[in-house]
Amino acid sequence: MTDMTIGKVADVVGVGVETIRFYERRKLIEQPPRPGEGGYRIYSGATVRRLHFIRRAQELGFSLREIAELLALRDAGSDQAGAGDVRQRAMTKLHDVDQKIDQLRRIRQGLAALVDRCPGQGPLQCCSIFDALEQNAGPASRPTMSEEISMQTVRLSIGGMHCNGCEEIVRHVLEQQTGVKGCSVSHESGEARVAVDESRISDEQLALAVRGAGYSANIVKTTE
Amino acid sequence: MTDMTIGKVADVVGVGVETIRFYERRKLIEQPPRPGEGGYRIYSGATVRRLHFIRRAQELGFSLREIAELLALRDAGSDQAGAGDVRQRAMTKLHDVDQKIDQLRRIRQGLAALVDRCPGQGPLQCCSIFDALEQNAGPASRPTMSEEISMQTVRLSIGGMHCNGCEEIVRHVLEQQTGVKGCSVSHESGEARVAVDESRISDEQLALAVRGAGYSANIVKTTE
DNA sequence: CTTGACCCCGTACCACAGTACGGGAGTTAA
DNA sequence: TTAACTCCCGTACTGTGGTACGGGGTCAAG
Repeated sequence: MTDMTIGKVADVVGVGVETIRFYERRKLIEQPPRPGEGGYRIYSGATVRRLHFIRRAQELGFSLREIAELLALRDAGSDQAGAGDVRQRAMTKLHDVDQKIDQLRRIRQGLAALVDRCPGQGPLQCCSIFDALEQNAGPASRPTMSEEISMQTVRLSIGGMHCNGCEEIVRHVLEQQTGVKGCSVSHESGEARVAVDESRISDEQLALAVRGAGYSANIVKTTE
Repeated sequence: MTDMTIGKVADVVGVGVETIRFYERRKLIEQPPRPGEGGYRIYSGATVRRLHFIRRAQELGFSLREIAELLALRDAGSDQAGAGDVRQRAMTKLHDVDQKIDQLRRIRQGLAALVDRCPGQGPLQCCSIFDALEQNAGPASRPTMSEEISMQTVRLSIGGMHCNGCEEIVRHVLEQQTGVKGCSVSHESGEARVAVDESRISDEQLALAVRGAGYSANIVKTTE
């Protein structure tokens, strides 16, 4: 049995000592046994695992409140609550994350449009950003107006992707391109689907961008 | 039309009355002229535009602090600061947003993997989500009474991990080593924390094991 | 000139996830 | 035994963007 004091536990789990005591106050973990009266907390492996659980769940975007619920579920035993409940929570969270991503993408578009229009030099009067921000209907409030006009989906066959990290890199590169509204990349199928305004960038330019990141890329097909 | 009290301005801009007074406290806007002593605030069109500016910039992800800087830039006149400065800020923000999106995507991947593996029914014991969340604790932190006398935490800085798969590989390699009780590996931080009995294996041997798997590894620090 | 809507101000409070501080007590290696 | 280290506890504070409250003052219509 691992008999650790709070400092060692903090070290192993990768959090601060105060943080562990904070979790105790928040009832995420129990106060561990202490010898006599006023001795140091002695932590068991179970508590260390519990703390790992908390960290992992946090990394997945669960709040401490939600984590407390998950832990309570587990503590209660599995008589009523089953795997389905937990799965449901994970899916709800997945949906939340999707929404956040969408919103950030909209923000990204607005910012990109602003940067696009700004001359990048000269006096402030020439900076279109201020004008844009003062208008009642800024770029962020109508993100789809211009995009809806000419949207196409481009399929790229991409070679050299071996893991999710590669996937991310390719997606990132594609989304940086002018006119790209979104894309999905899979290293399993070796394919990327790009939603793009073809009046602003050509398919070949997309492929070039991907090749610039060190992968092979070929245009598969264009859908209206 | 330009002579509005705070309530009307709030209405037009789409914020609360308290919010406007809050912006005043934060020096984002000046207190508008008030007739006599203790009369109502009378807002001009300029202030209304300024408030619009604040809202738009907020929608683009600028914090109030950053907005204050942008406004100060504008107020100062354009003698020194030009469009380039503003553009630079927008681009920095764009980069921030990109990073946030990337991180959320990583979270999304983790969640999706969890949901994928969960049966979605049956008792909690069958739910792989809990296991997955605890997995960093490793096999050795199970309450095995037998071993455990001298425990240390070794930090390794690891290069070359790009995805969760890499993480798994490194974790696996480390956990195979003699004397390793548990470890947590993160490809994000490029770091591994290993709980290890140093009387049974040296830090350098751990690093060697990781290197044998095709990653770079350096000892960061040894605790106790 | 009263009534009711609106506005004034200061202060306190919300969520979120911790971090900091200070004085004292427990623990351990030399 | 003594110094050095770690941990104890309660309280207060961080930053972010506001909301809420309460006891008053102002303003325009009837």
